[in-house]
Amino acid sequence: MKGEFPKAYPFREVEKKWYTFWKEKGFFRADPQKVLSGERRPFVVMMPPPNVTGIIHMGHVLDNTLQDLFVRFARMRGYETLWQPGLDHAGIATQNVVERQLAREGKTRKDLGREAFLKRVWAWKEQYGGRILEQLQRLGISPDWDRLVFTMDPRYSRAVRKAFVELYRRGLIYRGFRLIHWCPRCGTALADDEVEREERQGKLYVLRYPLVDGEGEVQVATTRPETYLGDTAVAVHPEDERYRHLVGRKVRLPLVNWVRRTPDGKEVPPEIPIIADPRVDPEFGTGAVKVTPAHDYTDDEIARDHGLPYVVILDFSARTTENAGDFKDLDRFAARARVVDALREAGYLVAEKPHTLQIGVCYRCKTVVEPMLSHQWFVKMKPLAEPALRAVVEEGAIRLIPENFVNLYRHWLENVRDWCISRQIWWGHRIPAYYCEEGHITVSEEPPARCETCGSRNLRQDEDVLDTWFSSWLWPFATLGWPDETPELKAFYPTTLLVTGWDILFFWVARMIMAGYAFTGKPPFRNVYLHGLVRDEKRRKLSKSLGNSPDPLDLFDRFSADGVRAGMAMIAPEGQDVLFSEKRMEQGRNFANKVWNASRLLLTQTPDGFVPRSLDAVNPALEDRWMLTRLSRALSDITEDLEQFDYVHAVEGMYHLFWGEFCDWYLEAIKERLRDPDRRDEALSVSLRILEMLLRMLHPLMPFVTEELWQRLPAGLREGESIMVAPWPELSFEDPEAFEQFEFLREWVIRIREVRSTFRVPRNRTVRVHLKLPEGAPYENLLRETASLWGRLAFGAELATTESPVPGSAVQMVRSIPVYVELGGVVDLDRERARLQKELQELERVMAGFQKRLSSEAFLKSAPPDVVARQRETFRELRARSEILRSVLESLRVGKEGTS
RNA sequence: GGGCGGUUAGCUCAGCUGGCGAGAGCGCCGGCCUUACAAGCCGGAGGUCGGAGGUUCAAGUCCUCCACCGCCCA
Repeated sequence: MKGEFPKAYPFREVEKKWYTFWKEKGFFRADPQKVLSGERRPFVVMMPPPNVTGIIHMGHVLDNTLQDLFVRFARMRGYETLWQPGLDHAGIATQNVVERQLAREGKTRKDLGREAFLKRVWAWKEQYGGRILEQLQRLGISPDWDRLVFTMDPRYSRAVRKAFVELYRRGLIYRGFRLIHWCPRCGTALADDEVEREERQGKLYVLRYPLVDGEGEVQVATTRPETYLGDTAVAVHPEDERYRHLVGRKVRLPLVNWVRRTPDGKEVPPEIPIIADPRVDPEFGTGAVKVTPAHDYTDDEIARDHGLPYVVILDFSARTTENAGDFKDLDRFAARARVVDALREAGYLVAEKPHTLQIGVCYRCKTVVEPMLSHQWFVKMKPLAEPALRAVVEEGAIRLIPENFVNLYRHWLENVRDWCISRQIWWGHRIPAYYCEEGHITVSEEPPARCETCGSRNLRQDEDVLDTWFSSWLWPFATLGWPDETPELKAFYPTTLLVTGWDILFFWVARMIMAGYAFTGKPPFRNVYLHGLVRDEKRRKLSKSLGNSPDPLDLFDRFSADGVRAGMAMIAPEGQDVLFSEKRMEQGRNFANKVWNASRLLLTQTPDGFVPRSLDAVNPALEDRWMLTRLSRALSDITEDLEQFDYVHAVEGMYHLFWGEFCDWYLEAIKERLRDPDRRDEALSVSLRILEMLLRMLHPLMPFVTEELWQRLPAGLREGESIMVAPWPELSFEDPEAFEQFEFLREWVIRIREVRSTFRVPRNRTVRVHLKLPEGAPYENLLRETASLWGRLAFGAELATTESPVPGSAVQMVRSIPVYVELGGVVDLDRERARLQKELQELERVMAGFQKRLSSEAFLKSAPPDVVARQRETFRELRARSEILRSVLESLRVGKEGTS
């Protein structure tokens, strides 16, 4: 054995050493030629590119742990494995960071101008960007770092322009003047799904609109009274009896005595019609609503159907415009207060009461978004959604895991609306559209020399940039070189697996699928694993402001990278949110430590230069055969789980196999042989081989500790330079008889331990165990032959030489076989009798159920034979057991008489 | 209002196409410094599987209704 072997896993030294080693050896690299030549099959995972401004959080830890688990597994199984890393330019977020920096210098981006500002962003990116990548390395992840892609790389940018031009040519991108979501703080348009819903406390105001001709009025309810300045109708439900007679008449907007105009300059009078529309909810407020087409999505729809004019009263800073007349040039919230005051004073405010409303906020900055009419670029989604829908829902070309996300996916795609892709910011891919003085549009990948329509040479590029998602939806193929037919694209596309949180199912996953079919005609990936979000134990989202967001780097320091990985994997239930707790990180650390110490036991016993014998050259003991059978079966289960991306069961299986079986039983069982010079080499040969396979099995979950230990194993056991490129363990070993026998011994031992525990027998005292087996009972020979093994495992028990148990022995049942443990007077006979009596009663209750089933004609007739057979077998055992219990109880009675 | 998902031990969750004497981890209780590990070892106690009906020889598992919780979309 080489080097020191401290009692606790010294992860700090280990982690740095091996990560450097792996990187230097190039183990993370993927070679397309290996795939193209047919030598290896590909396994490809696209890392969701973190934001260039990002710092590591628990979501990344979870996401990358799972990816690395699958990637390392695939690599060990001999796939040419590409894990593609990257960075996202994150338009709004990054621009915000640099703008904040400028603000501290008292400047705005406008002061600098576009070019200087972008220079500044690039400088920021070079200096601080992508720090998250170094942080992620601490986790031990194994992406091909040489292939790192940034979404603003020239090559990637070309792909983005290509995609834009392509869709434009196909008529799937258009420029429109429409109502979109506008974030006044970010100063840009947002896509539908970039708006989050929040519940806020507001007020419901009831306004009075007098009828134009004749007496009377209509009362309308609204949560945004200031927008009445932009009203161009009042709407009621067509079936609403209360208002039917008013439909077609007009009301007059209070106080509005100035001229309001539509965007194209037409005058809109303050006398507005009352219309009937089924979109009005008669239950809401008074049943009559004001219609403000330029500032409300539903009103926009109503306006289109009824041909109503649009009056814009807010500008892009969310301040009131000329159309607001006396109320112009006010912030939207100030305007609300002023309008309410004025209406109240003039007697037009009927009521105001507290009201809870759902409000849309910007997903980046949480500012209340404003519906705004503006010129924007849109992607027609319906034609793109069709193949994406078919691929997942009907054809199964892409598998969503867990599969219940299919419903959500379908629902979204079926109701998808056109995607607004232009953003009024500077950091990002500038829209490749050019305008001449005539207003003709020329769309081109490279700056065109002249206008496509009129030939003008005086062209101006669109000022806006593309939505960041418009670049990231190309991720699976643009990273591989698309639109060029690169070897990478040929070898690694379509990719195998995407692992990400379900919160970006629509933002990203669905759009990648659309893009995949639109641009390559193929699915971008075959499998999508959607994990949950990391929350705290109270199910709250992790956030800096709540202070419930642990720093992963701190966790790595305290619990080791492997510990955090194992901890996260163990608590992440499939598809559900992950409730973070430090306790679980501790559990992960403990597991890594357990692996360390189990190895320590064997390796400190291993002489220098030890050459293990092969399995064929040894005569394996009972416990060896049990463990090998167990290992063989577990490996095939775990392999299957991982193939199905079911890491939950795989990790559970690893934990149980290593700790519950290998450590608790197998290692304990072989200790005696390890101390015996005649049997030590054989025991070591088998146990080290088993350990070696277990380490390989654990490697995808805990790469560092397994590498360190594996490297310490005798050379003859290792294949290759590193465990990470060693083959995934496979074993075909079946010895059902040995397995069954050792399983029986385990139960036997547990029952003796239970007796010892119940009667507080001290550790150093050996108890005597009597065999009094029924005629023809199995296991008698086994129990006699293995007495020293089970005696030791039971912390000191020996087989009694006398035949019949001493009265007053404690009795336990193993299946239908009794264990008599002689305790020499410490047994309280009355208590023991009561306990056995209770057990017998419970047994009889259970037996009654079986009896009923087995005597039912219907059951015997309709149940499958194997089920019937199993029920019979169980019943037989229960009956044998009850008979023995009864006779034991009988003897206890005798015993009592004898002593009294 | 529409849709989706959930409700199994104190907590977090497994339980595939119905056959279970309902499992795991953590927690809890009790006992142990047994030379691999106290980041450990040993033993134990906890559940009318949300409620009510139904289908079936058999229901935690299928169907219907109800209650509560969560999420998404209006």
